[in-house]
Formats: sequence, structure tokens, C-alpha cells
Amino acid sequence: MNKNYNHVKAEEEIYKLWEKYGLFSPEGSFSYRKKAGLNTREETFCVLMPPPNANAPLHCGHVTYTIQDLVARVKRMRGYKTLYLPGTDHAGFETQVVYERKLKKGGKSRLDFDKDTLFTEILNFVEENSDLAIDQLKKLGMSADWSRTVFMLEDKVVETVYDTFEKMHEDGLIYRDNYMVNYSTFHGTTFSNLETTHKETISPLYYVKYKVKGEEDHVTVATVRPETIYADVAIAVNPNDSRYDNLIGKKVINPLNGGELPIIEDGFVDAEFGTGALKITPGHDFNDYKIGERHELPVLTVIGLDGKMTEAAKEVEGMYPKPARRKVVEILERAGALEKTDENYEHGLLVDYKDGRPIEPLPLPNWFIKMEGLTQKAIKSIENGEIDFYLPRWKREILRWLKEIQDWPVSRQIVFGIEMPIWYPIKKIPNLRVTFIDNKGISHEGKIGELLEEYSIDAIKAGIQRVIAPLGAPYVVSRKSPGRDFIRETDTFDTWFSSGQWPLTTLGFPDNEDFLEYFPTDFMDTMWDILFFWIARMIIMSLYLTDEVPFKNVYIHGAITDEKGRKMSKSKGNVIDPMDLVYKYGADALRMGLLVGGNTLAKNTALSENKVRGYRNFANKIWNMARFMEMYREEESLIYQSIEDIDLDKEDREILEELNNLIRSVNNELEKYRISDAGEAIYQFMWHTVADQYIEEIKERKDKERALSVLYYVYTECLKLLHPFMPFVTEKIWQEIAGKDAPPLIISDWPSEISLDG
RNA sequence: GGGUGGUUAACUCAGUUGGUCAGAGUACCUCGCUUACAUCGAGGAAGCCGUAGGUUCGAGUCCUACACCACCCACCA
Repeated sequence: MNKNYNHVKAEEEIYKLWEKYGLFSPEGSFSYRKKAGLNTREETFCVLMPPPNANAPLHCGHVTYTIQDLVARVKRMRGYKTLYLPGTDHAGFETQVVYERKLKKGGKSRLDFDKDTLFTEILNFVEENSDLAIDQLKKLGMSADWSRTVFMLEDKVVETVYDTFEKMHEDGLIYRDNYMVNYSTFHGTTFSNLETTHKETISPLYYVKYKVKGEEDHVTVATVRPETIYADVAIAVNPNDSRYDNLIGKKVINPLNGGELPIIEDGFVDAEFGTGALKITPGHDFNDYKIGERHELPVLTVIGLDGKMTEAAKEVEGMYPKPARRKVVEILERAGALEKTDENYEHGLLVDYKDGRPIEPLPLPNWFIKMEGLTQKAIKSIENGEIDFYLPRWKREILRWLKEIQDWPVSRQIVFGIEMPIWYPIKKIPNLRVTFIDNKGISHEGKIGELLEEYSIDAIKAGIQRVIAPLGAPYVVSRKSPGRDFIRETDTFDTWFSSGQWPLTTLGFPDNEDFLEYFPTDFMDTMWDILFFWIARMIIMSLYLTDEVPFKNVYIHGAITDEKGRKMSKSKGNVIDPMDLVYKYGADALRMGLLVGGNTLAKNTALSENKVRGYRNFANKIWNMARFMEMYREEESLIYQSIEDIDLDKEDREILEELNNLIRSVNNELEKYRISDAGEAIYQFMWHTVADQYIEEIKERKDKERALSVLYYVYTECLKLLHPFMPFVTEKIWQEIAGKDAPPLIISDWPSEISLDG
């Protein structure tokens, strides 16, 4: 053995060894254990890997995957038939955004391609880099069964997703509705509520005067969006606001287009805010939409899907809302309709989570899933304790969300995703709006009935970019084209619709052997940020399809921050590449830095190079403990006795007793997922008890053979306990000292206490 | 507006039913290159456990209020 442990060489060598013996597959490790006479039990244990993006390198957050790996390794050593099932995600929207940025550099945009071409190009892009994440996960030591790797867009996943959609459709859970959606004109797609956020912004608040019809009087309304005045349909005041009593039932004149707007009463209006009068614009505001519904007001829009003001916005047609706003303000000012402007009004601007670009609330036909019945089941299961969340607060959080949940808009207007199995009969829908690229590369948009006069149906379908069917249009649910006169819905499924079925699709619901054997799974770990997005959806979907929860334990870990507890971000320049640390200090050290150096259950966990370096030193320490034993073994030709045969003296008994205590407390802590406590205990015992005390004593002892036999026993039991934390160095040492015939450490029996009676 | 988490040594954090609970790692200081390891060893300094009250024989630990930090949900134009 070398004086220093070489993690770079050893980690590569050891990972190959595990792969060579096929020990990551449950069958492989199970049969090896059986053959070697190790403990086996008939129970299975399954951990699903949250699929990382197929095409992106890992970031520090992915180091938390070592939590799953640790849990899987412990169970494997305990004799469970253990499956750690990996996969990768297409990350539809995320990937498309990355690809679009790439296109932009080449002077192009998504709008230059028909949808099938764009999809293929993005898929190729993903495939070029698809092994990146997997290779890096291997470097971290993940003991996942890569032969079972599932990619989110592969056929069996897509087929299951379609099965589910068809079932939901038959069950009447799918509907299409004109609904206020979070539309990003920049990205060209809608977002769910979870994918939007409010950004503190300072914008001018304009006080606009609306003249009362037939009177000299006027009503003043405060708004940050005067450009939408064209789409106003009413003015609302609070019923208890006596200031406006005399105006109820009267009408005001729209200062921009001269239209007549009724003055209505609605309890939503806050009399304290602004002037107490609110302009109602159902086409461009969520609350106004609801108020409009209550009062049966029309829905007008003046902003198109392209983000530009429409024809209805007369003077500012074709402009983007911001410049349009400036121009409208000028117009209002000139007309004397602008009372005043509060330049420093602070408010929350609705933006998308990805780029922080403004969200335009727009009424748009979308596909929805009725959630009420689905969530009831989930709420019940969680309340019954069928899933252990470990920390009560996550259970509370998920229940709160489930109880407030609204219907789920599952259609996205992006190309890179699973296409919806929906087809429209074009003959029956002449006003179906279609955008397509002709063979000269020119884009056309219009009603299908009119386009067909000029272009053939096949030409249109070949260049299709987007289809928007009017509300109530007939459609057919089908995976394949029902005929030449049908055109496919261009919307794709929300990524979370497919990943929400991950436990089912990966295992092969409904009848695959793996599904029958491993579902429901046992352990799920993610960060709290996708508790609603993913965990909740998986629970809902599993209960819907199988009546069972998808997993029994949910471990929610915190965000990985830099050493000062700050979020890692490119702009702050504090991003750590986990692979750098793996290279510098070893995957074991990195794993320990996270699992033991911090508390992964906290909201945040700080990761620092210092910590990792400390655990690299620990790896070297235990390496040298082995060297110490090997040195004596060789020099004095010792043959270790098995622990049962040793006539123990007092010091031996003491150390063995302490080992028993360690095993007990490690089991205890792991049982409660107190991972860092378990790791800390092993660390302390090996370094400060075994090395600093027991080994130092041995140097003085005369009965070296006996003492070293005890030491060997204690030390190797510690290696086993430590293995799930630091799989590489422990296995490497084991390979050096245990002899060629010993089964690899990864599948050796988990330590149990020994009897010290008599 | 509603809610959650946090505030313990210079830094990152433990401290699980109130009574060796004032701890660990890193950093720091002193000494030591002693044939397992200097990626080491021996030793050391270091904290009014956020603030103010309260319960108790006894409180980082329970209660109340407050302050500050971080985050989540909702969004009043």
C-alpha cells in the first residue's frame, strides 16, 4: 500500500470492479450474496432517482443524490433486494430555452422551424450530451442500476403517459377551456401558477379620468397598465363605498376609444386603494376576469400572442405594451384625462421563473385536468400517514397546497415535449387557426378553411408550427393520425405531467415484472423546491392509477449553498463545480462534506472546500490505519484469528463494547434519517477511539497477534458502517486487506453487535 | 396580507423526553518531521446559546413578546 491514498486512481478502479460483478443490479447483488453465504431477505427496497436533465452537467445540488445512494447501499448490505433506479429527464421547457439561446447566437429563432424539425434538432442536441450527467453520477459513486436507465422521452414512458391521458379522458377529467393563463409572449407558452413568480418592481401608477356619460363629473381610476384601457369593460367600486353611491348604474366613457362602460359594484374592490374605483379588464387581469364572470361582462383583449398590441388598440397597434403604454399616456395627457402619476409605485410584477420575463395574463384555450377528486385521495393518504415525510412541516406544506389546488393546465405551447394525442377534424373546423412554414421557409398564419384554398393539406401539415382550435371544437383522442383530414394538436404536455408518473413509467406500469416487484417504492428524496411540482403530482397520479402511494418515505433535503450560506449563482461567482472537488479530494470526501459536514435536512446546507478537504484527510487517515495493520501482518507474519476464537482481555472488551455502541447508535440514527449524526459517530470512533487510543495502545502491547486480530475485526466492521458514506476508499482498502476471495464490501453484511457475555 | 425555517466559538453546524449540554469539524496558537498517517500527533485559546420577560428547585432546551436573516404562499388595480 502506498503512503497516501490516491483517490483518482482508486475511484475509477473500484467503480469498474462493482460494474464488472454487476452488483448494482438487484439480481446481481442478491445472487452474489446468496452464493457467498451472506444474509438475504425476500423483501425488496427501491429508490427512484429524480431524473437529472439529460444534457446538462451536474451542479452541487446533485451531490445530494448521495443521500439516496447511502440509503440504497445500507439496504443492500442488510440483504434487501435493492433497486436504485436511475433515469434522465428531457426537461422540456428548460431544454428548449437552452437550445433557443443557442439558436439565437446563430441568428435564428424557434419561429424559423416547423415543429417536427425543431423537435428533432433539440433531441439531437440532447442526445449529443446525454451521457454527461450519468457519467458524473457514476463519478460520485451512485450505485444505481444503469442497465435499467429510463429516458423521459422513450417509447415506454410516452405510451404510459398516453394510457394515463386516455384514462383520464374517459373518466371525464380532461377538459378544454378558455381560461386566463399565464402566457409568456417571449417564450410563446403558458405557465402553471407554480412556474410564475412576482418580482418587486417600481412602475408609475397612473390616475386616469373616465368621464361620466351625460354629466360633467368623472371617475378617476388608478392603473399601472393604461395601455389595456382599450379592453376595459366596466368600472367597479366597493358596494360599501358611499363616495360612489350616486354613480351606480350610470356609465362612463372609455377615454381611449369612447366606448361606454357600466359602473358596477363588487366586493373585491378595495375602497382604501387608489381612488376606490377599479377599471375592469377581464382580458388582461386574473381578478378582473373573475369579476367579469360574476357580472357577465365581455372579455376583450388588445394584446396578441405575439406580445404586440392588436388592431383594437387603434393608435398603438403593433407596438409592444411598454412603448404602447408611453404613447397611451401621452394621448391621455393631451386629452386631459390624466389626473396625476405616482412615479414610484412599488408592486409585484408577474414574471416567469426562468428568465423573469413579464407574464401576460391572457384568455386562451388550454387543456386542463380536474383536480378535485384526484387530490381528495392524496390528502386522505397523506393524512392517514401512508407516507412518512420525516419532518412534519413538509407534510403540512403539501397538505396545504393540495387543499388549495386548482385545476391543472397541462398543455404547453412548446415543441420539446410529449405531444398531446389530440387530433382536430379540419373539415369540421374551418376557423381552426394554423401557423405553418411553406416550402420556401415563409411562415403563414390563418384560418385553415382559407389556407386550404391556396395550399394543400399535406403542405400545411408538413410545415406546421402551431394550431389553435376554437373553444368547443370537435377532437379525437388518438396516438396515431385518424386520417388525412385530421391535424394534430401542437401543444405538448407539461413536463410534470410525465414526470408525475415517473414511479410508474420507470418500473413499467401496469404489468412489467419490475413494477409488480418494486412498486410502491420505498424512499424518495428531493429538494423542497419541487415538493408541489413533483412529489405531490406523483402521489396524485399513483393513487389515481394504482390506488397506492408511490413511495413510503419522503426525505426533503435543503438547498446547497456556498460556505457562507449564500445561494450559488454565476453572477456572484461562487458556483462550485462538484467535479472539481471530486478530482481534487475524491468523491468520498465530497459525499462526506455534504452528508456529515452539514445537515441535509435543514433548509440550506453549506458546502465548502474546507469541509471536503477535511474528509479527504479522513480518507487518508483510515487508509493509513490499514497500512499500520498490514505492516505488522507482513513483518511478523501474523494470522488474524476470528473474533469468536480470541480470548479477549480488558482493553479488547472495551473497544468491542464501544463498537457495539457505535453499531447501535448508527442504526438508530439511520433509522431516523439522522445521516450526519450517524456519519459523525463513525468518524469520531474511527479516528479518535480506534486510531488515537486503541492503536496507540497496541504499539505498547506484547500480545500483538491478539490485539491486531481484535483491531482487524473492529476496523473492518467500521469500514462496513462507513461504506455507504465513503464507498470508494472503504472498498479499496477492503480489496487490499480482505483477501481475494472475500466478497466485495458493497455487498458484505451490515455489522451487527456481538455478544460479549462471559 | 398569511405562513415556515433560522439566530449557539472567527466560519459551518450538533445539542432528539428541561438536570455532566456548553459540543464537533474547519480556521487559529504552542510544541513535536516519534518507522501507519505532517492529508499527522500532543496540547491550548475561543461562546452573556439573538433580545426582553415568564414557568421551574433547575432553561440553548418549555411559554410569551420583540428584533434581525432566509424562504414559501397569496397579490390591492
